[in-house]
Amino acid sequence: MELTLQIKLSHKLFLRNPEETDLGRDILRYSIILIHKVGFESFTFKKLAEKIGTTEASVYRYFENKHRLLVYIVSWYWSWLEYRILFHTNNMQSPEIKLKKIIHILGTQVKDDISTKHINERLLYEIVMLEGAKAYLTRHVSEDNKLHLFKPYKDLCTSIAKVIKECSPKYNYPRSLSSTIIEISHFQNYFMRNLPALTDFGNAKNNKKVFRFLEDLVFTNLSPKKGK
Amino acid sequence: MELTLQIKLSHKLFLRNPEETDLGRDILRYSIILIHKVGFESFTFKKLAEKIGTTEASVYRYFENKHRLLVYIVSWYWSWLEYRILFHTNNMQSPEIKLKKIIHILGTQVKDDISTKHINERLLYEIVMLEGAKAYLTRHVSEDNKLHLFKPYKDLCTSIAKVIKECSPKYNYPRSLSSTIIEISHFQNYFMRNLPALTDFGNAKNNKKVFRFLEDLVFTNLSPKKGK
DNA sequence: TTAAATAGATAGTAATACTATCAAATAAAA
DNA sequence: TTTTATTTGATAGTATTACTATCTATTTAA
Repeated sequence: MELTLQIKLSHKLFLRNPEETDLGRDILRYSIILIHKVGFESFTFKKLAEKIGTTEASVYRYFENKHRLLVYIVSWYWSWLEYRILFHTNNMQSPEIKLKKIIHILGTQVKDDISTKHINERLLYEIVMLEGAKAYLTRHVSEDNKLHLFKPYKDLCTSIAKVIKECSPKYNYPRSLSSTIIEISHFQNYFMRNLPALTDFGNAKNNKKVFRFLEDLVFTNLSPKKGK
Repeated sequence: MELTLQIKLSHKLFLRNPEETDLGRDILRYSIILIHKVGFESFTFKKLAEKIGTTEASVYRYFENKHRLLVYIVSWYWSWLEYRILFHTNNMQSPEIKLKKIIHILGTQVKDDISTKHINERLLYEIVMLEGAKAYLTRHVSEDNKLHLFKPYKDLCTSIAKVIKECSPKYNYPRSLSSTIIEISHFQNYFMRNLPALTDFGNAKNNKKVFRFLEDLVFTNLSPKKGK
């Protein structure tokens, strides 16, 4: 069986749908490679166009500007993550086991997934760690939000919050806890790699440690009776 | 009694110490006002120079580039926060009460503090919420870290971690929990204001809510016996 | 087979992120 | 007080960025 995964995102994120043409898919593929390589600040449409073998003007036909492109690929990542979570927790009875699985997925470093040809998920994961927050950390969040640019992120947050609520119906902060573990799983991994003094994981690229930390944070919180 | 607070930062953060001259202090004062107004991306040394009534070249004599200036003012904030925490928790016997106070300080929106003439702490707090993470979310974190640019942030993290350890000597993740509550206190406040769907606080600009969430997160975690 | 859509090529512009130089003003040292 | 050093201001210049516009060639769909 050969399945290819296609994630469709709101048309407000782009001018022309990059998933629908060869050039569009190249823009996605190479922007991920290039942003990963040089960082979002140094990334330009000109460099991207050179890498693809097209022109700046052509790239601008797909995305209004590089920030929108960032929001696009980051949103793609959130949608893909939500899909993975759904896939891996499907048919699980216990919400606790579900949530543990979610935390496991969140806390573990991503490897490339062959189910999409033009997206390198490992690179994308690293981009999201470093640049993901920049998608919404702008002076124009509110306008972007009104255009529903952050829907995939919110959807992910909602679906995790739902599981939290199932685990602990009386808990008052399912959404905040959800957005917290999403952010923190990426931040703690980033800190572990780059600013280890901010963590207890040392330089050990052991991604199980972030998972344990999160698990501990969430579960001693949600079910205080169980103790340590 | 009239006291003025002066925070001294590593000389690697600047080319010329901005705290020592009138122009330097003006650069700090107006960069905070301007970054708050237009956002870090749109902020330029040219606009800043115009606002101050000096030239671009003069600003470049104090800071290598705008990123260093951002790191400077954000670091100033972390140092100030550490000082405030120290001041307010001084002589407290119980580490739990201490930690609760720390969370209260972290979770509460900042008002201007008259003890520094040229820094508007309220604006700076809002800058840290929106732009703070950009100080270390770059491709050159490691080099910046080697220059000890993030020392104030790490120091704050360490001093909170110490209190966490006092509360619960067996807890395995004092540093990660410390960096988590620092980040999350800012992120949840930011979400509450700009992306409320990611929180449980609604649009209510009630900053007590973030505090309660954090308190709950930390204390049911650290002392699971106590229950809810 | 004609029309429509897409991509490529080229040009142009205002703004950004600097660097360099020289002169004027001010402060510190002799 | 004079000399000297330091700081600031004024001006100019450069490569790059972040676009917009236009025109032509090519591919695709009706």
